[in-house]
Amino acid sequence: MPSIEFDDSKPSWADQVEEEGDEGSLPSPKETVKGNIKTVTEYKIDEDGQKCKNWKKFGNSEYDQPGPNVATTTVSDDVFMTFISSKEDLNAQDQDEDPMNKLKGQKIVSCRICKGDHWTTRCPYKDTLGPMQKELAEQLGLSTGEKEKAAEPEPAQPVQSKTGKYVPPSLRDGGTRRGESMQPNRRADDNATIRVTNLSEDTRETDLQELFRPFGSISRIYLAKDKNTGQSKGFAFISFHRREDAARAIAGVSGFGYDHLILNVEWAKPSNN
DNA sequence: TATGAGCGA
Repeated sequence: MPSIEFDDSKPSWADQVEEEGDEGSLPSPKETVKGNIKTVTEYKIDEDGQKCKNWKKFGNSEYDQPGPNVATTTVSDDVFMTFISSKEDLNAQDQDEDPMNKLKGQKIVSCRICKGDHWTTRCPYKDTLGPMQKELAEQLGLSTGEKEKAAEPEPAQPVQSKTGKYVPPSLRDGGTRRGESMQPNRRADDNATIRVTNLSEDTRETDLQELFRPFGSISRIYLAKDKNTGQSKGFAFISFHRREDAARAIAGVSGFGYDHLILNVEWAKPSNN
């Protein structure tokens, strides 16, 4: 066995790092020349004891006085950045849902948009009906106090309002009807949810979004992780707007190799209530 | 290994 020869004349990379890391010793100034620009980098220790790089002025400012030149430089305050978790980056747009406040006093949970038995924020139609509702209120003059013309008897095919726009059943007659859902199928938001298991620990919501978006528009992604450590628990829930899309996602992604693991995708059982 | 969360008309 021939022995491996070490070149002892040069310090190893680790030793170099050690040397440069010594407190109190600073790298000597470095000069690099690129084209007609010469950059001089020198090092110092600032008041916080941090080791810093200082750049000499260069280019057109090479001979400026020390300190910032107000003609070319603006000194601003420090900018601090706050990072927040992007849990809601899907439905990022808030909407104000104000105009239908004449429905107070109901005891059961009733969606203010479609009158279904879920919270407004969980309404599967909030993106489409919310703005329409607002528009409708303006047409009826609710904000100006003008008497509403919608009280007139209407012909029996009222799928379209006078303006030619579609008005869902729950909003006709000035939106006073209640108790009718447009589909007998309630909880439309929960039956298009799938569960994905066998995810690798470093899978993120955005990865899931990219993976499942080809199958249809996604309404919600929940990646289960430990509340304290943030450690992924290896499974996730994806909600589609349409159940068919969810079904195609199951067929398409189940058994899919992802990050050296085989994904398993199936229908999610609804959680509590 | 594995079925989320929880402000509230």
